[in-house]
Amino acid sequence: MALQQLQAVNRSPGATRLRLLAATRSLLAAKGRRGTTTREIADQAGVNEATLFRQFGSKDALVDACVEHYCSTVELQELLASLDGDLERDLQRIASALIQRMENVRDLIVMSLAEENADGTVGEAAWRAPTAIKKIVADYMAKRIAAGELSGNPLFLARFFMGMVFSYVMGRKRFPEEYAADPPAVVEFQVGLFLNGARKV
Amino acid sequence: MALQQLQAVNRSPGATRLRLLAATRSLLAAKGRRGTTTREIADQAGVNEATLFRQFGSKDALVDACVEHYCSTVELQELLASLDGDLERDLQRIASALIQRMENVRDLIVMSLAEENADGTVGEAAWRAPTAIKKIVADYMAKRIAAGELSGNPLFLARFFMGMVFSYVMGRKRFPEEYAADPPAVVEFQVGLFLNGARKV
DNA sequence: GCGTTATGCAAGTAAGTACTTGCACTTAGC
DNA sequence: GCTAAGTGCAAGTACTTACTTGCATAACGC
Repeated sequence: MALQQLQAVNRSPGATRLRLLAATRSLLAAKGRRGTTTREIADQAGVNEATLFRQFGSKDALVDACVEHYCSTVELQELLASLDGDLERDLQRIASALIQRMENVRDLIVMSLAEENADGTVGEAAWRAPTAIKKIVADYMAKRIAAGELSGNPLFLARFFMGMVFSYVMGRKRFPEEYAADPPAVVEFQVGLFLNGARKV
Repeated sequence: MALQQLQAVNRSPGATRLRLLAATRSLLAAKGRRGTTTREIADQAGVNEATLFRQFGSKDALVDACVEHYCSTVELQELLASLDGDLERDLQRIASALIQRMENVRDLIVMSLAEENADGTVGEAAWRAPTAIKKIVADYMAKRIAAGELSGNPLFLARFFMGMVFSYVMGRKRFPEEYAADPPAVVEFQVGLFLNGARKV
């Protein structure tokens, strides 16, 4: 009548690790790094605390592995491939991908913001994809400036564009009641404002 | 030869409290709420840990008092008074006040972002001023839309405008090397882009 | 079947941390 | 000068938490 028989969880080699990573992530998002205990993580993963340490060695190593695991950068190529030359549509695709991406790692981004003055290397991984995308966007802006379709400093434009998405994602976190979930309309609004401004012509 | 004679600090009633508040703030910014210990705060304030508790009762009360102390809202009236009717200049004044304001409480904003899923009421105070300003901005946008100078949804415009500043301030925190400290030019750039967009005409 | 490996379990260790307390001393107000 | 309030200091309490350990048991490869 041991407990592990009752819950009948998957005991295959990688499954425990994955459950621990998932639990770690959700608890990190909810309570932050220091607010999350290894006991909680183990409980939520349906795993004994000792197993956590046997698998990852330390809490820090677990957190690092968690961030690494949830911050892959593979979607960038797809983004590049989907650009087809129409300025507005391209920007909408970029913004859409950015929103999706940032929403996914929003909790980790906030955590890295809060801890960047501290010791951890968490920030590095969480910002890797956005930083890479920023370069892509800057290059894209430069091309369109050269083509005479945009004006301004490509780096500034890229920063502004990224910031637009960033503030939207963060705003939805802080004031969820004000931000109805309507991503396509948001993307259109943002890109429209970015291209044409708010001034009535 | 007691230590307090050597450092010859001000021992007036409010001075200890102020030193504790200042130390609390700088440590909160550096290491977050949970990462900061009462011993550290007391040390940095040049005060004994027991005094901290005699003054504030608990660590939570100290943090609350700290946030409250550094998040006053008085500058809003000055902002309103400085608006003079010229659309671009008004927006620049608003943006400038916003940047200054958000830079001042940037650390507390980040802290509140990281802790909003937790228990604390810290977020409330840190976001009070920005939220109030957002209302002002939205009203301002509505007026200018009614006057035929702007187009769009006033709330969306306000959100976008605030987000512009927010992402700039946060970006400077995360990537300080990329953001040269040139606030006036930044304000001009942002307001220009907000009004006219990036598209070459 | 059998050894290896991963896990559960329970207990424990060591360190950190919020908070307290009793006493001596200094300072400020009267 | 005297009292009272504020502080320094040192020790201590109660609790949390990362991490360990020894043993029993279940699953997997051969």
